[in-house]
Amino acid sequence: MPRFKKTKRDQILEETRRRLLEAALDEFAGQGYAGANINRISQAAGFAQGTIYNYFSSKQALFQAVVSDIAARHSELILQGASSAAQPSGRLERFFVAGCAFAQGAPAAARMILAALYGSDDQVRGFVYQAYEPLLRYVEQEIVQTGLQDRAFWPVDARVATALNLAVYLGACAPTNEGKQMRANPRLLARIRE
Amino acid sequence: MPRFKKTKRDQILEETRRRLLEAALDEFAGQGYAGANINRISQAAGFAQGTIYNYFSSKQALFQAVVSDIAARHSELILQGASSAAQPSGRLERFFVAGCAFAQGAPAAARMILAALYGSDDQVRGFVYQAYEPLLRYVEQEIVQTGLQDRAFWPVDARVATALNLAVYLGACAPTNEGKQMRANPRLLARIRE
Amino acid sequence: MPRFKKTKRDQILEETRRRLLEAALDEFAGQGYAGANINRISQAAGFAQGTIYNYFSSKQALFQAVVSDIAARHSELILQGASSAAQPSGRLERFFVAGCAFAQGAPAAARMILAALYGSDDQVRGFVYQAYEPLLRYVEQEIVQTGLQDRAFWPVDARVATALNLAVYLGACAPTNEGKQMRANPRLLARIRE
Amino acid sequence: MPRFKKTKRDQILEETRRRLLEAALDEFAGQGYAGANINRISQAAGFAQGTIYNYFSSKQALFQAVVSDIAARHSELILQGASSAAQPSGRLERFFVAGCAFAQGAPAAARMILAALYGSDDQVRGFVYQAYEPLLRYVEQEIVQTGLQDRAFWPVDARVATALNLAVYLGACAPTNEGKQMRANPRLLARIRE
DNA sequence: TATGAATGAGACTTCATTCAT
DNA sequence: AATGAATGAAGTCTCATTCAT
Repeated sequence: MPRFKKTKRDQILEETRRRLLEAALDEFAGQGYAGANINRISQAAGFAQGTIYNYFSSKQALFQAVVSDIAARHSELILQGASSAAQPSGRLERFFVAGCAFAQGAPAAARMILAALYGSDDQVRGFVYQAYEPLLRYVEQEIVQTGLQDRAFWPVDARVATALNLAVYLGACAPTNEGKQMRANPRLLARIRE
Repeated sequence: MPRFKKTKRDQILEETRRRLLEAALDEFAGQGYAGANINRISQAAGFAQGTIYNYFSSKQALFQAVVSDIAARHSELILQGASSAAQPSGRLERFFVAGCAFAQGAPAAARMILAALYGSDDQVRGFVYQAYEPLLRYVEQEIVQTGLQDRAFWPVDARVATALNLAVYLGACAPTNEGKQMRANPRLLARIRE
Repeated sequence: MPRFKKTKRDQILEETRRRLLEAALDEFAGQGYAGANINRISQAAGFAQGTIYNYFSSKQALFQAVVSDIAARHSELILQGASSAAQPSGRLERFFVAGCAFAQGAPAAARMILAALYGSDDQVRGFVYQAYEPLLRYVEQEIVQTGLQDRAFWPVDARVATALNLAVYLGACAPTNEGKQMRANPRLLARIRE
Repeated sequence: MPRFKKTKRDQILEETRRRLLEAALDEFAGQGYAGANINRISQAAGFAQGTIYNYFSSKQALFQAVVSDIAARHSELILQGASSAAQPSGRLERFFVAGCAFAQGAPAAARMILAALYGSDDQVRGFVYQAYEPLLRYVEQEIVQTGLQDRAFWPVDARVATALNLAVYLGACAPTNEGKQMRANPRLLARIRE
């Protein structure tokens, strides 16, 4: 019984945490880290101001949690896609397809990550790099390096290749200024996916 | 004599304005628009808090001035480089070379522009688009469109081509997280220029 | 029980709001709108700087709230007094008596309203006119106009009569410069009430 | 020659001072004491920011000078008018007529004095009382007191009579809220003058 | 556990005043 | 005498955070 009760409580806690993270993602994506408002997040999630501090100890910790959450889901999706191909070239292709799928399926998350990566706040950028560390390592080792060994890719510097791939990938998510809402560039995405 | 006097005063004004713009660029590049501190800028330039308001009416106006300043110098450099080639393909090459030269010569400016473009503040992004409008038009019309007409480039959508070019170009300026300072990726730059 | 709890919270809110409004009245009456200091108000009410912004969105909104509050109590008192007489002349007399009673009972309020009316800030004056609109309409229609119809008053222009009445009434509240505190003129009040 | 030169310089000084006082009156009448902007005054007079400090040592001193200037001209006009009648009742009538003439001829001055008198700044009000001291004394002694001795007026308290007179007089200058510009009430003025 | 009133440091901005020219 | 760039104290307002309930 105490076990069961505790499980129920955990469900509530988890549900609350999830709602807070969702609201936080929207806020961070829409206002940036500096412009985000903690109280607004808690209220957008349907709670009072203070509630969020029962789950995250500070604005920074909340941001880290949001980024970790995104990175985990993002990485899982991409790794799942890329790993389903045996060859580096196939992996690269599926890497892009999966990446674009994520960018379309979770545009707010994509925007937030990009803004953090290109933003000026070192700490914020560090959180993203940290959270994406496993994915970056996979791309470099399992796609680029292996592809080079297999002679499927040209022998350019591994980091350069990684960076260029990311550049194109990120370019596909670049915000345009048409319409008020920043959004992924659909024509680019279509071209890449084709 | 009145001419001389006026010139002297104008020199002071111009010099002060220049120092303020420089300090503002450093601050905006380092802290982002929202995180930038007006008082810190004025003091970093060697003046008291209020002085900056004798030159710029608000934080926003200051930011616009900084962006316009950068865009003017950036565009001039690039147009100068690109225009020296007669063919679209040559123009494209020199466009990249000139762009990378700017990114290396003015890393803070490049960081600031990127952060603004990928950031979440619509107004801030709008300022950049506005300031870079002439350059974007040149790239699309004089390089991409002309190249398509000359059959030098493949017949992909003009906007897509523009976007992809920019993506690669911007990718070359992508911040890495090695060292505290965000900076252009030297290996990428070298590869592109080679 | 939820009712009681809600009542308790509301009581706190109401009490805080009341204390803030009182402190604001003192400050506005003593320093004028432009000279009033928001932080001083909040602290005079026993709170920290920011607390007042949990209740009023801006200095202007706070001022409007104070004026509305005064106008409501002022108008109620006067209308109650004036309406108890059937004839215009009786109403006029009681109007003055009630008005003077208010000026004596709430000297700070009277001072604030007068200063706003005679001050140079159009917006500030507009707030007062707006809040006193119902009372002004009552005086013109139920006292002046009716009195003219009944031949109880001379047939002077209705607006002139209203204005003169107000002039005398306001004159009774005119500040003298004896003592540091501006206050209603007791001798005048006595004469009028007699 | 030095005498003449000095006189010429004095003329310039006087002219500059006059222009500054005029601009200051407009500003004080339009914005109130607290809202007035010293730099704006100097520039409205056609000078640079700092010039006004060559003539007036502070904002307060400037205000005092403006009030003294007005009070002198106002008092002279009224005393001239009132003194031309031998009897208290005639003097009272001409006092009102002259006062209204002043209010119409110098509406900005009238507004400024009223706003200062009814405003909340004790110091500001003190300046006005001080400057008008001679006129107030004349009204009380030469009109009210004399009229009482002559049995031309009822034997009410001298101060009360003074205050009431002022009330009616000031009422004639009361700002209405029709139109954006605050201005003397023309119907009232016509009625009084008639 | 959730609440939300309260806090107070810190941001942007204004403007009376100074002083070297 | 006039200038106007520079100053910096002070004001309004925001918001991350706390804590008693």
